[in-house]
Amino acid sequence: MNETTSEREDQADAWFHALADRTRRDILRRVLAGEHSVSALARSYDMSFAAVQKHVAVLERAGLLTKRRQGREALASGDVEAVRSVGVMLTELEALWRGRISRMDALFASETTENSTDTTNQKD
Amino acid sequence: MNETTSEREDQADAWFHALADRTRRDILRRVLAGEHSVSALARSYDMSFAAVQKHVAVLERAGLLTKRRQGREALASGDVEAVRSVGVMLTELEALWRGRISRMDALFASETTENSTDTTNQKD
DNA sequence: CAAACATACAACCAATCAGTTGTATGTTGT
DNA sequence: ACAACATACAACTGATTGGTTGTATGTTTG
Repeated sequence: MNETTSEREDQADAWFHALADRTRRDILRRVLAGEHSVSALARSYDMSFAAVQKHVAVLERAGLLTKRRQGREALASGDVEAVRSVGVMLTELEALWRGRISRMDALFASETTENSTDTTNQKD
Repeated sequence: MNETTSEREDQADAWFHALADRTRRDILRRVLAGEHSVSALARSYDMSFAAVQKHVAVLERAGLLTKRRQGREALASGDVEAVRSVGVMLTELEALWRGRISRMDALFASETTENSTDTTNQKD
């Protein structure tokens, strides 16, 4: 299980890159709320159909959205599990911070303990 | 009336852009776990000091990290509140999805109770 | 003081990005 | 059949990105 080319980090690159554009975030909101064809999405924005099509492709490559073909339309749907996975990554970052606090607490505890473990035990 | 390019969306642009680079995510992990000088961070990566300095600047502009000056060093520290705010945005996306499910349930209920002719529901 | 260290910032470069237009191909309704 | 619609994709362009080197300035330390 060699993780030299961390699959997880590649995934995160794609996730955050996809989310770093407000048009793509807006598209994601819509397709999470319900299926939309690419042309229906395109009508919502002041840019060409091809531009919107590219945004949808970026979201699809990142796994945040899936497309299914129905007749001449491509219906896009948001993948809430992928969104949750991004959330988990943020939660893991928070955990690192909580670790820092724990270590600060430990340091503070050892400092105060060290001070009181000597011959003289005087309360303040 | 709305020429204000949503402050919130600007913020999200900066957040997700900052997180879309694995070196920056790694830096953020370190500074969330504890304070690090920019040069100490730079020693961890196979790139120039200036490159790491730029990554730190991107994280700082996004509000994910703060710097304080101590002597000749710039000590960087992660801002967990900002990380939480990003998480909140993801949770809001999930809420849209839950809304879709509710609407699907409602549709299913109305279909089973009687024949509905209201099938076209286009929105902006 | 001088040398080593830590930072800041400008200028430059190759690669990627977000948008465009144009063309091709398949699908639907009359 | 055919016109309108929906998608796919290639080629191009200007802006941005992630990296580099070089220079300048302030801070420790020997």
